Amino acid sequence: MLTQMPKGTKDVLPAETARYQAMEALIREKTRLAGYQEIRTPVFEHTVLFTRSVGESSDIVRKEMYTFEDKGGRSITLKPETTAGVVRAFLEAGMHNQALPVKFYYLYSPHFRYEAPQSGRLREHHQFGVECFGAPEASADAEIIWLGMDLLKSMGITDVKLFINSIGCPVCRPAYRQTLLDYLHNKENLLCGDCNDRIDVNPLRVLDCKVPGCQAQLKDAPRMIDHLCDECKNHFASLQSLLDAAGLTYTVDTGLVRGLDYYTKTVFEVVSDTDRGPLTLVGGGRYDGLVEEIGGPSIPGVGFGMGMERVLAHLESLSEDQQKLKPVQSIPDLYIAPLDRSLAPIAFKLLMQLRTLGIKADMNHTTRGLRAQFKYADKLGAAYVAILGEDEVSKGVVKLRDMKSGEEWEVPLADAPDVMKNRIVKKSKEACAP
RNA sequence: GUGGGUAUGGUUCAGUCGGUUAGAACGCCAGAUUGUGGAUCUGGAAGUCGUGGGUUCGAAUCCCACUACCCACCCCA
Repeated sequence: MLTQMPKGTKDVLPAETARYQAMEALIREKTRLAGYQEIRTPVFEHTVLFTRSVGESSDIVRKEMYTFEDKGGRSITLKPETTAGVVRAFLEAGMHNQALPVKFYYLYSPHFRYEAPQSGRLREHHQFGVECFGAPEASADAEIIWLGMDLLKSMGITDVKLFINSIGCPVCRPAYRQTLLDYLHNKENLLCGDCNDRIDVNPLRVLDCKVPGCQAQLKDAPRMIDHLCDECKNHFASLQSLLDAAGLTYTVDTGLVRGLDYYTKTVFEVVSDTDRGPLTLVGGGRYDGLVEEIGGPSIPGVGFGMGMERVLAHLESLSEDQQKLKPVQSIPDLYIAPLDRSLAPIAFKLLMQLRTLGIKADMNHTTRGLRAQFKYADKLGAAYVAILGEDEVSKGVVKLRDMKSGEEWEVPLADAPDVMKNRIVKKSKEACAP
């Protein structure tokens, strides 16, 4: 091998793509019901889009972006998240002048972050996500949270916890930030080095520190939740009553702060408890200032991202009967086995006729003998094998074998496509019957 | 970025104290069955032992460096 796949990347092999396709089909159906439309944005954007939106103080911008200069001297960054690109596209297409709210989803959007890979963490990962623009009310927040939870539930993932918090808005956060700063500066010498580095850059993140000593010191730290302005307070209360109405159980985690700087008011995470510890499957929140930050009018937004690799990995850890997402198997209905290569044109013509009729068929493409062709057809799981030898051709027939029952019969070559189609359609109906 | 672990046919792994031609299982190919799959049996192909250097008469084995992957911290999806 010349090289291997780059660190932190994953090949998705056929067994796995079938699972992705099943998940994607479910996502498309659920988002359709909720009125979200698909949007696709470029894999790379101008770097400034991310430094402005995700934020200079975030870990993503500070140390994780794949940034390079292109041949035209532009600073380009492979997208570390998709929301900023969607906002940019939304504005660039002038969609903010259309009737709002407008709702988007993106599927299998690649994200690049230069991190140290480990279980559940890659340098290239893919997210499904939704964004809703122009909906200030908490019902929009509740809608996407329900959508995320419903999707997981529909796949069979129920052993997850929903955490919510409100991190305020430009009205109330500055005052709170000052209160927190005063508190933290008093504790400076009792906190770890990381915390001290973070105090002035992003004090909210200090509250998230996992060092036990810091946690003890931060027990009595002022919490945003107690310093919300009336609007934010009402919004958060409204969100909770909506989640209650939808029958969702959740935990208010006053320490929950997200890694992107653009969030306002609602933030939330859906976390799975793996045997290796907690892992966030879905994360999101409200970003009422982001559209304006990117140069548009003041339009509120709310959205989330779901880590597709993580969700599938979690699904895989569940028992077979817990998993509701069933990948579609790729099994041919019929395999054509010509005995001799000279019969290939007849076999090929039949194959093309069958496919035109919508039958999933395949034929021998090797110099193998009949016996080996049967072995191969069996490995593919073919329901029928069509045998084409000198005997059959001289009689103008093809011999069909039902691989399950072993039954064999001869069908005139001219009628073969229709006969096979009828038989396969009938059989699949029987399989569906109760 | 820091710390720990690992690296041997396609896959999962064995390989003793450094010693002759590096093994097994599964998978793959073929034959037994000259035109018929699953089971069984027989045979075959497939390895620069992660890469580069060093020690040695001799290295998969010992030493050094590098790379990759896994795990943890940090952070996140």
